[in-house]
This record gives sequence, C-alpha cells and structure tokens, in this order.
Amino acid sequence: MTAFVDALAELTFAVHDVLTRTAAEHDLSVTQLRLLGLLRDRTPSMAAIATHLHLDRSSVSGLVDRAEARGLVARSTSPDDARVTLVSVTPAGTALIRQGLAEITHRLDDLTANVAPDDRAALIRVRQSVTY
Amino acid sequence: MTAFVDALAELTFAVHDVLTRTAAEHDLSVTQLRLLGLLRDRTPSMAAIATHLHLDRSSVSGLVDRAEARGLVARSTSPDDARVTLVSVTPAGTALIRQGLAEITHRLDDLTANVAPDDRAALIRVRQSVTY
DNA sequence: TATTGTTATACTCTATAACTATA
DNA sequence: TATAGTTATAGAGTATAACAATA
Repeated sequence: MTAFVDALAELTFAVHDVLTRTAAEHDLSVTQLRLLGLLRDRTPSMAAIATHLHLDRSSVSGLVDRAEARGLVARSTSPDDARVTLVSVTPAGTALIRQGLAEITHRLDDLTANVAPDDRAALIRVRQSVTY
Repeated sequence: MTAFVDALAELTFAVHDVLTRTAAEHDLSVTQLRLLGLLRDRTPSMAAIATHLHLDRSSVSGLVDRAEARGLVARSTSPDDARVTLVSVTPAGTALIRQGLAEITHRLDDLTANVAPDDRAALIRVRQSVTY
C-alpha cells in the first residue's frame, strides 16, 4: 500500500522534473505549458482557466499577462457578457506548444524506454481511475 | 505510445497538485517537503542537496535559509573540510515531515482508491524502470 | 587553481485583500 | 447584490554572475 504511494510520488517527481527542465529550454514554465495546452482546443474565460489549473483568478491574470506580453495568447471580451474575458492562443503560441510538447514526448519516451508494454497499459488505467 | 506519455503527464499533474496542496496545509512547499524528506536518513552537504533536488547551489542556500529560520533544519561545518556545510533536520523538522507525509499518503490513497491491485504492482515496476 | 557556499539581482508563480466594471 | 477580472502587495522558488573562504 505504502510502496504504491511511494512509487507514485517518486514517479511524479521524476516526470515533473523532466517537464520543468524541457519546458525551461523553450523558455516556458510548467504553468505556461499547461496554459498553452489548455488553449489548444478551447477559448476559455479567465475563470475557466483558474478552475482547470486549480489557481486563484489573480494568479491567472498574471499568467495571461506574461503570455500575452510574449505574444503567445490574446485576450478578448465575450460578446455575451462584457464582464468575461476570453483567452485564445496565437499562431506563435501554437507553434511553441507544438514544439515543446514534441520535445517533452521525446524526453518522456527516453525516460520510460525500459517500461514493459503491459505496464504501459496498466499506467493508462491508473490515470483513468484517478479523478482529476 | 503517445497515449502512455499523455497518461503519464496527466497522472503527474494530478499527483503533483495533491502534493502541493497538502504540503501547503502544513505551510510547506513541495521543495521544502523534498528537502525534509532527504534529511530523514542523511546529513548531506549543500552541494549534495543541490544534486539530489536538481537545483543550483544558490537556490539551495535560500531553501535552507528559510527552513533554518523556521527551526526545521540546522547547518554545521564539516569536520573534514571547512568549506563544506552539512545540513541536518531538527526534532521540529522531523515531526513536521512525519505529519506531512502521513497526510499526503492518506490523500494519495484516496485519490487512487479505485486502482486495481495488479495495476498498483505495475506502477511500482514503472517507477523502478525509470532512471532518476 | 579548483571547490564550496553565499550574496546580489531579476524573474516567475502564487495567494490574499481591495478595487472596478458589469450583470 | 453577485460575479468577473485586475491590481497592490508579499513571499517562495529559481537561475546567473560575482564574490569570499578553504583546499
């Protein structure tokens, strides 16, 4: 029981470190990476981003400020509710997230090169069992 | 192949969020938690801590400063080499890490309550296959 | 000269509290 | 009144560069 939780935590540290370091090589933080990842198929409000990333709305303001200053995302006002700000990804943001994710996939493939096929399938089931 | 990497990344975010939030309830960051975890069975040098946590030595200086100011760790000079600073955990630090880890184990048990026994064993093998 | 650690500096990330604009 | 978002503020975490002490 505890061995499983220990392994889960250690695996998390290993993967998170890879994410952090690879993103940093593209001048991205893990949070910026997750933000751009979210925007691949959505144009959410600030509040929706806060919910998805489990952040305070004020944190999202700063996050989007920095991404916008770099030309990676753009703000617009919702036509339905003038209080709501919608965030979309720019072509530059799309290019960066594609490149970053490709690099991360490559690194994680390397990290897990020795994992057996059956164990890969099991991990996918573990992820599905987790409510997140 | 990509499904596995995606699941690995998503699982990492879920677990890391639990670690971050649970540690925060004990006024600890994930990094402070990892520092205290390291010191449970070691009295490493600043450089050794930097290596284990994959941080710059200057980052470790600040990390240990803050933990020391809270009375969680103590610095001492190595008897073998006056350049080297050794870091040890205090009784208060030991108590805090025990309580924090117990709480985290509980939360991760909850998070993964629906994971099948065979899949738990598989995840332990995945962790062992990863060089970290 | 090389290594260990610290300091100065600058930036990102995060939350709380107070605020503005809109509903 | 309630909600969406921002701003001011404070603190943690991180790296780079320059430095002091020791080997």
